[in-house]
Amino acid sequence: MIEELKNQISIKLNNEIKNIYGVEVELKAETPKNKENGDVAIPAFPLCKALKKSPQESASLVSSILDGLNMFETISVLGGYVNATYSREVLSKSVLDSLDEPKKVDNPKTYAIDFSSPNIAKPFFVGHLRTTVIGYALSNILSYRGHKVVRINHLGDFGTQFGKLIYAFTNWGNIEEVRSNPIDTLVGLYVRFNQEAKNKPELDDEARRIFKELESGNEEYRTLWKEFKEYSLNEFNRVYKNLGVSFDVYSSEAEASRKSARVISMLREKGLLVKDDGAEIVRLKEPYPPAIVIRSDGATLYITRDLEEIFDRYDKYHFDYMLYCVGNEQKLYFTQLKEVLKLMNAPFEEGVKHVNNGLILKDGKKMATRDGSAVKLDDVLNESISLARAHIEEKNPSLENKDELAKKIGVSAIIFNDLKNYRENDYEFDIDAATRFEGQTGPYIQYTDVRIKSILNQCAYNKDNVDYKLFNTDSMYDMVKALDAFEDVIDKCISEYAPNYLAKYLLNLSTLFNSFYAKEKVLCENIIERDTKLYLLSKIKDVIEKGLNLLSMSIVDKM
RNA sequence: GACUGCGUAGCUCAGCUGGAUAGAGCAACGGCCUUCUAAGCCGUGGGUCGGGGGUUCGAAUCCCUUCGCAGUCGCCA
Repeated sequence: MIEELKNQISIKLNNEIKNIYGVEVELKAETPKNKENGDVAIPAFPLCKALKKSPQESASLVSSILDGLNMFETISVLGGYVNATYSREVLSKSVLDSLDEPKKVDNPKTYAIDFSSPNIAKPFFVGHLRTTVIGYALSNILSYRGHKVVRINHLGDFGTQFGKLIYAFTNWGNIEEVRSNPIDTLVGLYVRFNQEAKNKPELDDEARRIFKELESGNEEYRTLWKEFKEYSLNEFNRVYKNLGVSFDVYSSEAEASRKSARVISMLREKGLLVKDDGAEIVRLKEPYPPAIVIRSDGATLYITRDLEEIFDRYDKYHFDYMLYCVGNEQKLYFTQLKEVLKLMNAPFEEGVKHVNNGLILKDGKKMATRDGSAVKLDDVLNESISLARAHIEEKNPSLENKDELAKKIGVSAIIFNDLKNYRENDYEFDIDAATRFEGQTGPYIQYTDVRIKSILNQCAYNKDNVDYKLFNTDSMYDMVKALDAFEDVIDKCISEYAPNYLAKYLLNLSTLFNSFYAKEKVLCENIIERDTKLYLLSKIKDVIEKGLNLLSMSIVDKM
């Protein structure tokens, strides 16, 4: 609401100045850095040059125009700035009333979101955490705003890696071992292949040959592949259940490969494919390297399958936006993909976005175990859960369902620790810092929610008793303004495809409440005051829980 | 080498579409529980915003340059 008012003020102000002085300026109403300076600040400097007046004089002119708008309780000039405040009583009432109205967009769009998309026959690594939680949070946020969302998990179930795996299995593996401990056994085979291939590069050729046969429909290989895929899916679904993440669609590279003749003939018809060194490539404009679409042995590549897949998705969902939540490493790849789509005149090209994310680091390097292999997400989650369990034991040992609680707190802590960081940047992983119950953590927010609920559960309130004059105090008014900012934060998350703004917002709102809580008694003698505070608290609780839900974090009642 | 991104307090990160004294958490230090969950709150100390130049009334923010780190760069995904 305040955000909207600021826009209105800017427009009115600039129009008035144009009418009165005949000059075009772009004054912008801002939120002052220091809240002592009021609710709205307008730097008047742009006027100085246009009117050849001093900053103070310019600010005075602005303040007199502002005065005519009848929107503010106080207006003052400080240096080249005009500061203004609203009536706290009036604003608080309209903010709190408006919280109940759902804010859906008038023209909903369809967003297809490709996220998580792990490679099968491998464990679910921490590296996949970011795409998974960012993609899922974004899908929730978009859907909250009224957009149509298609959550897609595009399984990496094809490619030369399966040639390697099948080679390793047929030469060194046995099916009983795989069946008794699928993922570890398959990973072991894959690792062994890569080790042996270091000295025998001809193994890589062999793997490519096997993949080519698999793609061409070799029955024996296909049976193996199907079984391996089944094991992986079981594993992944367990992880998704723990994270509270779900999808609308599972798509598959293998499926895309099967249908890829279509997109290849589209490329051919448009004359985009060029023979080069035996392969067929699409040349791209400078400075991008060409995209290899067909290997010299005729097999498809990642981009071939992705191209087929995106046309298929467009046919199925008619998306306005196709978001790929994939790491920074593939930045060049996605610009290549978009360039090819441009050359193909794909009608949906503009809506294709690479929602890139950074790495999870340990001591400045990509997170790995001591022997250099990737860390399993399961191990991280389990450690987080046991740390949470230990905290509970220390702080509140008499609680019931401690194990279940520890799971909710531990997993949410890892999710929050990821989402609070800006999407595109790498971040340093520290499990102790993430699971701490103090500071900028998931548990801090959950704890705040629990504290609020423990008050609300003690006493019902009557909304008719609410006295909006009581929102005059700084702490009460600050919370109202924070509540007002929620929908703006959601919009920012959408415009930047970045859920960290919501995560930071929840921290801020929690701190405001905790600060208030330490100073003032809620369940006081005066019923008007008590019910007013309880009403505000119930709104804060609603917003915190709304936020936790959007981020796929758990809500707990006691902790 | 080329392209992209990053470099802000001891540590982890915000701020970057230019605006008032550069913010938060952790760590350090000092306070606050006969009162609604102290897992909290309040306060103190701590910064050449990597270096240099430029644009501007005004630069952490924009431009140039330089150093450091990371990622990527035709038959992997």
